[in-house]
Amino acid sequence: MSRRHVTSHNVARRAGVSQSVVSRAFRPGAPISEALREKVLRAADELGYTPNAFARGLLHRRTGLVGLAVEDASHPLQAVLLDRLLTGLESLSLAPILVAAHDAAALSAGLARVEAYRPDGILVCGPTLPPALGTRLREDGVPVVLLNRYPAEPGTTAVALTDNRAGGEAMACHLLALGHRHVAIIGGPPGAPAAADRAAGFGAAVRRAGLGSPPEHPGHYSPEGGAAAAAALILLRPRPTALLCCNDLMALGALSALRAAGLRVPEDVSVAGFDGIAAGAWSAPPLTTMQQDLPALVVAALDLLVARLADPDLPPETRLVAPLLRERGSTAALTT
Amino acid sequence: MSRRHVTSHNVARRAGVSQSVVSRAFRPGAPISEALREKVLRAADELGYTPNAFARGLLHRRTGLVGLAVEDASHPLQAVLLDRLLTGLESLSLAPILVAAHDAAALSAGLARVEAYRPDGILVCGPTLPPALGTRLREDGVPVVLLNRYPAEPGTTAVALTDNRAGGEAMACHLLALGHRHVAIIGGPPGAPAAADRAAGFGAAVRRAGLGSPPEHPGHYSPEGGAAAAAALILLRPRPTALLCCNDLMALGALSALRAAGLRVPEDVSVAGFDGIAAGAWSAPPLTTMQQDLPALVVAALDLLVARLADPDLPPETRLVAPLLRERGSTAALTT
DNA sequence: ATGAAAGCGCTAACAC
DNA sequence: GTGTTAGCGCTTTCAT
Repeated sequence: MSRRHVTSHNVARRAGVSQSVVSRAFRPGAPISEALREKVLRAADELGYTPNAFARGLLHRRTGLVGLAVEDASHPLQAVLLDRLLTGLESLSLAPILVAAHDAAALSAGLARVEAYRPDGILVCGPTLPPALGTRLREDGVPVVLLNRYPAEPGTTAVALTDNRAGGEAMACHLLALGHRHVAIIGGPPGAPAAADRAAGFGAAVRRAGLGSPPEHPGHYSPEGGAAAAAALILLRPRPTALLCCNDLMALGALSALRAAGLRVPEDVSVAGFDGIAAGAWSAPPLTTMQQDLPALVVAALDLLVARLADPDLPPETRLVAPLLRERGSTAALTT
Repeated sequence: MSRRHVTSHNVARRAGVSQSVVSRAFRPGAPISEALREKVLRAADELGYTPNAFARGLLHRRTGLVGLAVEDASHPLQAVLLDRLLTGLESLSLAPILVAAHDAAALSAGLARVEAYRPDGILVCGPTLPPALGTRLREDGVPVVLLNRYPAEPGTTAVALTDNRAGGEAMACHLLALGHRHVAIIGGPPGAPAAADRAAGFGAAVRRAGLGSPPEHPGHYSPEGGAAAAAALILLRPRPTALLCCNDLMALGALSALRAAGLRVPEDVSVAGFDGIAAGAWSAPPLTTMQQDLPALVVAALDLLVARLADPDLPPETRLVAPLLRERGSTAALTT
């Protein structure tokens, strides 16, 4: 018999005990003598017995499963997040069922499908949760935690988020400290709240320095978009001496566009990114960036999750995680 | 009552039918009148009923779950593979339980934990399956498919693999056709069979052209390793005019090292990578590479899996997927 | 401390 | 075509 069909009955017979004793042998702290437990565990081991989580899940309200919705596992940031999340969940004895959620419709459909497995909780690193879905999950008492995603309506869901606004401000301070006075922003796609917050923080700090609102050009979060935006922004007069890109991918694109335009980075133009993706370390020059603290983000999200696993009625909470400035070669002091 | 605790009994009562009718309403092709099915589905919808996969899994031998072991979800290639796999599995109505498998021990431990959920099959994009584990899974009748991983013992497990040797040969042909006569290899970590096959294919093609065995230097699959290897190889006399790197990460590192050494790419040295990671398209110059056909790899692996889901006794099979040459700016014809 | 028995939510014979 | 019934493998009272 294949060991996956070994039941507690088989183990019981082999150990010469009743089936309930087998069950108890696997629950720490259950009323059972050490001698019997020893005997049962040995028999179980010999037969290759693994308790069936499906039978167990039918009885308990706990399945040990969490739904993990990801928008795009191939994105460099999400990939790192996912990897960390995996080991974190493992140490919590939670098994993630992955849900591809390229858009809100896929999210809804995917979560509906995992609902059959009665996950103990749901982690979303994907598209914004449609409000109706969020409400339903809340009514059902399923804890939901957003990871680096803005809730549709602030204050309705637990969320761990990079402090994008503070990151934008800190990057502005870095560039201003280097002496830059003409700075411009390459923004994200319209409607992306993270990019908007980054740009807002940046703009606020620049205005505070008495330099007016920095010009902004959308770059759609892609290297191509960043390249196009950079090409457009360097036509401004006076020409910006520093570019804040709302993510690293666009900054990488901007680097190529500037080189193509015959401008040197950082001598002629400083370029700063946001995110801290690995590719930024290998570019020429290496990218100065506001690195998201992914480990801290994962810790915060899992913290939020376990708290709600224990008490589903905990109120929504937002945990902001500060990003870290990584100074590399793409920004330098203004020389004139 | 939270909709996750709605049972088929509740639906039955509301629809005024027996519980088995509810069960039938959810199985297509079951003996039930259209009228009743309508009524049941409406009642189910009103109550927010989702059949409990745990109860279902207890009866059937099918759980709809597959174990998906990944070595490093943050690696650019694995991340893309994972993303494609997700949508592929979704269309097969299979839900992946992810297992972090940074090494063989983690793989064993992780798979042992998912065994409780009785996955229908297991996909491994992780470390080489320890032979003992492989044997056990085979005895248990659990289909295992390796995705871009070499089996510990060839011919024991179903596997979908990039044709690394053919890729190495094809890249050699590309460089030879450009007129290069002094080529060198930046190899992977010792013991990595994929890198060995790439280097072997490359070397074979070079020898066939009557140029002797190309010199090789290990680069450990990292940008830093690639940089160090490139720095060492350009000291050779005659200096190599082309470098084949056994992966793109090392090629990216080589690019920086060559630039640092005052050599131009591709004018002085051509550099070729292997893998086709996204970052290769943004580098300066963009990287010529042997791109793994990830979509085809995923299709092959899922094909292998579904066949074994239907018949677990299918013999092991190896599906080689040819990589594709992506000519970009880092390789050029030799000019003397 | 141990065993017997009920039942979690569902499917699949089996009667009607 | 529909309802009834017997479990799937486990946990958990409840007796003993």
